[in-house]
Amino acid sequence: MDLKQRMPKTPKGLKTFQKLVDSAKILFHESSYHVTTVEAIAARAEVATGTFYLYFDSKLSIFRYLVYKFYHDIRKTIASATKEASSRYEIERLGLKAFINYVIKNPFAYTIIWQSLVVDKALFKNYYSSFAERYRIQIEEAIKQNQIKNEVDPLTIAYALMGVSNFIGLQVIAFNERELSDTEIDTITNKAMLLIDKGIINYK
Amino acid sequence: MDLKQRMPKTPKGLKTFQKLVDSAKILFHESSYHVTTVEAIAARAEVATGTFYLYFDSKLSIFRYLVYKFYHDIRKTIASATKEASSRYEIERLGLKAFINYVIKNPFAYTIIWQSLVVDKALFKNYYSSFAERYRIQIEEAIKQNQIKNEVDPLTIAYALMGVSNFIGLQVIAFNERELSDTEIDTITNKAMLLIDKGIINYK
DNA sequence: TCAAAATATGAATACATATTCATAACTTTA
DNA sequence: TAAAGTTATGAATATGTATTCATATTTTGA
Repeated sequence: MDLKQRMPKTPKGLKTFQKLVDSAKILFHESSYHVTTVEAIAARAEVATGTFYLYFDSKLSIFRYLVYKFYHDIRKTIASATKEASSRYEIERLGLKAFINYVIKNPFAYTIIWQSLVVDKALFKNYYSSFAERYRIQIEEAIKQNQIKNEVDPLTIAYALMGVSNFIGLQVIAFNERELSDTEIDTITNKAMLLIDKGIINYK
Repeated sequence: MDLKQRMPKTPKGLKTFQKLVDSAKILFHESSYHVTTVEAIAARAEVATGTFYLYFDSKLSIFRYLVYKFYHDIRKTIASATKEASSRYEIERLGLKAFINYVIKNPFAYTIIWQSLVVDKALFKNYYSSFAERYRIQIEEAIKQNQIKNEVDPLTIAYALMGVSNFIGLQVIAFNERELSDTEIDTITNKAMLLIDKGIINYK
């Protein structure tokens, strides 16, 4: 991903840059990329319209920057949450929980990432195929270490597990009225883990 | 969902209506809702701009109509594909396969349904929560009949399974260069079914 | 302290678009 | 075949927006 923002060179510039990023995040989430105007992004950041172009080439640039940032933030969050896990089950559980917590704290993430499907298709593809590729490698390793069944097709299961996280996250942020407690998030995580762990079909 | 299109009253009108729907489907998919103009929808359907407003109240109306139609088409497709299944495993397998086939035939579906997240948030929520609710009821029934494990939380697993279908579908349509044969679709379906059937964690 | 660098301004430009409406052309049917 | 119903037209309206640029202010560092 080649980005087209100019990093500020002084603390003052950094503050403005950050205000623009936060403003765009909220506006792209509340309405949409195309409905949000550069004027509105600047106004919410309390700067003049022209100031926007001091830091970003175009409206698309700041959008791409946000997607790029979400990608790295989410990856870092999951990596750090699963660092000390002792089993594959724990890796999946802590990873899922970290993802849910991330999207609760950043409800912007979904609307912005999914918008990339129409704002910039290549960006969308790159986002999910990069995630899937890294997940695939992890799964392959786990198979070698007998922690995941060796019948598993790593790439297919990578997409399937991403689907589980994404739709559980969706349920939590979009379809729940109230804020969830940490205990409730644990409960939902465990309920989803039943599928990943042993499947749902009953053969008894 | 209350729709705001006027159904045509003659075969000629029906043909025009259909041409407008097909045109909008392609254009909303290729670019996006906001970038697509009513003029363009009409032009691609080979009618004058004003003709559009004979059948649809607004640009939003035709968008809502498309989402509504996808919802019913997908439900019908899955229902008919799973009608003769003999076990829960088979219901899930045939349902997943039917979904994959549907999105291969209708690559517009994803871009249009996911766009509703920013074009009309209520529509998006309604779309997925309606799906999840129906799935939940099915899962509850299957638990009563000992076909699905009784530890399963129906709603959470409904979302998780929707996530699996959606992301496997995504992989197939967005991240595959070539057309897949029916055998290949079967293979991918079976690979994903391993997760749903028995989970992926190895305890041997 | 002061020149160079960095940051900030907002009006001007050039361009684009959802919807309406008065009018016309067809189908249908009695 | 005429009147009623239905479908079709496209110019006009009123509105809105990404980006540039000449100019001004603030900050930095030697």
